[in-house]
Amino acid sequence: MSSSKLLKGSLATIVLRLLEEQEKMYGYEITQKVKQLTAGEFKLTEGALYPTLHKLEAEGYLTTETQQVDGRVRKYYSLTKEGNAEAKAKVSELEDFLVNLQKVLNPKLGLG
Amino acid sequence: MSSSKLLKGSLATIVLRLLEEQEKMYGYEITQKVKQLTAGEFKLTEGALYPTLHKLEAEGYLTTETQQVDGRVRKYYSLTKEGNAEAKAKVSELEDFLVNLQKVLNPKLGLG
DNA sequence: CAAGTATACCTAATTTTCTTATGTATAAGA
DNA sequence: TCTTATACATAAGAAAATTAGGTATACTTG
Repeated sequence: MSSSKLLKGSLATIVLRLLEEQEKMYGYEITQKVKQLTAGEFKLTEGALYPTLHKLEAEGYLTTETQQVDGRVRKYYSLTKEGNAEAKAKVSELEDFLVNLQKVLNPKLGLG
Repeated sequence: MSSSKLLKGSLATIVLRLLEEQEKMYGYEITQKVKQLTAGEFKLTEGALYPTLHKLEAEGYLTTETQQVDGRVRKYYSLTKEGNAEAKAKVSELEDFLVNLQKVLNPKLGLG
C-alpha cells in the first residue's frame, strides 16, 4: 500500500475485512473501495494487492469466480468458511495491536 | 517487534516517541519500557531494535553517550534537534495512518 | 560454587512484505 | 487518435522485520 509505506502487514487484514462487509469483490474494486473510504489517502498498489489475493487464495481463505463484464475480465473473490474465521481473527489481532500501539504512543492515557 | 509481526514500519516512530517522553534511554531500557507499557504484549527484538537505533543515529536524529554502570556498558540515546522534529512528524504521520486504517476496518463509523 | 537468569550490547542470514517497473488487453472520452 | 480508466498479472529490488547467533558482566539460587 502506498501513501506512507506504514503498516506493512495489514494489507491481508484489510482485504479480509472488506470481504466480510461485501460478499464478492474484485481486485480493482478493492483498490477503489479503499481509496474511497480513506478519501484518497490510501492507494493500494497492484504489485502488493494481487500477490496478497493470490496468497490468501492459496491458503484457502478466498475462492474466485471469473466474470466477463463489458468485454473485460473480472476476478471476483469471496471468503471461504476458513476465510471468514481468519478475517475475524486477523481483525481482532490488528485491533489489539492498535490498542497497544496507542499505549506506547500515548503513555499518559494508559497509565492515568 | 515480536508478538504478532504486525506494523512493520512503526518501530522507529515508537523509539522517537519514547525519547520525546524521556530525555535519555538505552536500548535495553527501551525494550523494557515497551514491554511494561503494553503489559508484556509487545516484545521488541534486539535484532530489530539495535539496527533501528543505529540507523536513526546515522540519520542524525539521535546522539549517543556511553556510560559504565555496575560494570556494564550502557549506550544512552537522546533526540537531536532534528530528531525532535522527526519525532513529531513521524508520530503525526502514524496517527493519520491509524485514523485511515480505522475507516477501512470500520466503514460504518466513517460514513454514518 | 556452579548454573541459570537478567542485564547489555552487537551482527548476519533469511524471510516477509512492500515499491517500482513493466507487460497485456479492452473501453470510454477528448 | 491519444489519453485515461478499467482490469488483470509478474519480476526485480528495497525495507524492515525474525531468527539465530555471539560477547560480556552481575545477580540469584540450589
